[in-house]
Amino acid sequence: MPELPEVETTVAGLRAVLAGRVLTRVEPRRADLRFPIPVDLRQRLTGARVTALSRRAKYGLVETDRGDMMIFHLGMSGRWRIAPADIGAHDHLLIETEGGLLLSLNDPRRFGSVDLVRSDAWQAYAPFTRMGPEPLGPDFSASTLARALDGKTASIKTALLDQRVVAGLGNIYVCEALNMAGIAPTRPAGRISRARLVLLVDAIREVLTAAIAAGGSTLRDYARPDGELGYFSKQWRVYGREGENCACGGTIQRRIDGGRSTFHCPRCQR
DNA sequence: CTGACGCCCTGCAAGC
DNA sequence: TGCTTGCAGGGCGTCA
Repeated sequence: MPELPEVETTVAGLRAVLAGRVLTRVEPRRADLRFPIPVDLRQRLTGARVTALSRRAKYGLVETDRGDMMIFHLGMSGRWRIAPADIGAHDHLLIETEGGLLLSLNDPRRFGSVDLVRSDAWQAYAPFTRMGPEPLGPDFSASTLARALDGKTASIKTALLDQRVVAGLGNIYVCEALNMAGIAPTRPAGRISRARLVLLVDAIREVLTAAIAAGGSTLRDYARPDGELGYFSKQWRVYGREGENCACGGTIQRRIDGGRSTFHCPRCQR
């Protein structure tokens, strides 16, 4: 499922085909995603030129020369298909560029979303207003993390999934980072030593960077926009590896926290 | 404010 | 073979 590295990879793929191009056709085919695609999306984007693409947390941002910004979220199963061979029931938004290249936002589960804001006010977009720092940015450090976790009694696993603490992590990379840092997922978030937070920040940065370099993970229905699969899933240390050996020699276990699977090694994560 | 939980949706895999 | 069941989980709403 798309977490930060997958969105980063997706945006890079889209940038290659959209940056500087005029959108000649914008066609929502099914508007009822997580929330409705804005009714004026077609009118506002058709004929506009894409000026920049970027990412905030798990959201992709597409700016145009009309001062509009399309903001998309891939939810659980969303992906952009480039030059799809066929259009099916799950292709919810079609975009064609000058030159005739067709793109499709495909999302079987429809947990994703597409929205439109003014570029100069994108930071006021509701999902962004209380969001924590980018984990790969300069505002994420052991100090800022300590402040965000101060007094929290919830587990560190739960806390790291809270986008207000740090933005863009999902279940996979939280499990991976906690294993890399040697921290038990059940440990109360507010009771982690500064030394271990330093390790955790490093682990988060390292796992995200490695995943981006590998082109993101592949889990069932995720694929890069160009159709190539991401290979980071082969590098998972604990995620999806219940019963297998951890690098430390321990046995990886799976538990449920807040209804979500947590993979960890009780031997080296304490 | 916090934490716990349910819900949205569909495809896939396991089990009977 | 064909059915049912459970699972995947991001983000948001509700509730105590």
